[in-house]
Amino acid sequence: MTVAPIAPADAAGSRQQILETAARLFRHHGYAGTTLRAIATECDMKAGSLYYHFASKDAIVAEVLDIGVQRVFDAVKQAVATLPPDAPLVDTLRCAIEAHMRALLLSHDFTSANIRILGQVPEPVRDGHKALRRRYERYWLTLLTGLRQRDMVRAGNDLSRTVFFLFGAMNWATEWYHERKSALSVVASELADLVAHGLHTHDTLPSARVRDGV
Amino acid sequence: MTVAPIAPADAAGSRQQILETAARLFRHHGYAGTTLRAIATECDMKAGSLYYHFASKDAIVAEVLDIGVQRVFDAVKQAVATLPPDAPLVDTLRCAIEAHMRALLLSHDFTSANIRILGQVPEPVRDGHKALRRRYERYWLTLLTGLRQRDMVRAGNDLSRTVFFLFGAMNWATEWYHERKSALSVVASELADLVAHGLHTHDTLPSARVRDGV
DNA sequence: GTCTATATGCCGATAGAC
DNA sequence: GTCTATCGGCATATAGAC
Repeated sequence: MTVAPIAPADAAGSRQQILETAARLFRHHGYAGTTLRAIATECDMKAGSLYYHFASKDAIVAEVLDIGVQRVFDAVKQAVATLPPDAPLVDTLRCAIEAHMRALLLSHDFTSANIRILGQVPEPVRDGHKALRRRYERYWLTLLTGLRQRDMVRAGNDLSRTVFFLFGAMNWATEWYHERKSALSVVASELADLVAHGLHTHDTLPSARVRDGV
Repeated sequence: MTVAPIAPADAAGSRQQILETAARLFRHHGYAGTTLRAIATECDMKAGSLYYHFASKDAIVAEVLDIGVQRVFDAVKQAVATLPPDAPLVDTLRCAIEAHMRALLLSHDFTSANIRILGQVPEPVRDGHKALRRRYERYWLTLLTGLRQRDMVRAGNDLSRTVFFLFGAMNWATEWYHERKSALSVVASELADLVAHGLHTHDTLPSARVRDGV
């Protein structure tokens, strides 16, 4: 006789709910300020039950941190893959920036928790997470380096620093962006434009920046 | 007879030491993860003694938050005041950005603690701090608006968003800048240049900046 | 899978000696 | 100005019933 498949019960569902709740609480109350009791309560469970799904508080926070980077990383890779190989600088930037920011703000609790608490988490947890973060940073550096090799980016500046500036500008949006006020695509376009062309009134004219100083 | 002036004991000294220690611990362990016992121990005191200088943990964190913004604000105002009234865009940016970043990284524990824990602090504390933060944001907005009025900034983008982008790019430095690797003035110049002119190889054409790099 | 019950320990804050 | 002693409360984690 066939054995009826064992119901997965709701193991996967509970696990996911715990992670989402934990991310939201970590974001608002920090690592130490988020208690297993609070996570459990918001999942309609008791604190002890969490240990069926996770070995410890640190196992939960480690997974929350990884999700916060991985979702953004995946979204950007996928978006950039759709670009033609010779896409202009500003289009490439707009595409990557919008993908980053859309994933960032879509998984707000995970990404914001990541940014806020990474520096406050026990060292072993942070160390375990750093490799993923560094891979994502190197991905962007490779992207910009490729643009420079195709003469789309001027020389003279350190692109690893540019990546840091860009990450700061994008990630800070977790602290100020509210959907109601402006469309994400507009925000992303504006940042792409700023990074590509700067604030300066356009160099348009023949004489260019001559009158800058005068 | 003259009464000998009562020694200030070391009230002011202890107070300052408590604030500096608290800032460092808040930065690394978060709001909830920083205990009064830990602060006191690093000041060679006992936990109860802190209550001679501060009414509560929240009184300490409130002052740490304010210092983190006030020092940067003061430094930028002072630096900008030295500029000639018609200073070009890139010079103004370089001056303000460098002043912001220098103060930011000089008071590292206060500013970094501010950025990291503001979202995790009890609501009354956060609310009490927000006015100062907003004043500083408006100061930068006024700065950029003034530049636009003098036709140094092109139209078409929202300058309040530009301020957010810029704050993100600058403040993120608390997470990656290490003095050993590069001079702060170089970092600030590079960001000013990025914000003023962008990454794009220069609008190439006729004359002007034809080539930065070569 | 989730519960109850509990072990062990640290938390913020206060009172009062010195 | 700093100490000791202590209050009531809540933390993570474990053991074992259901």
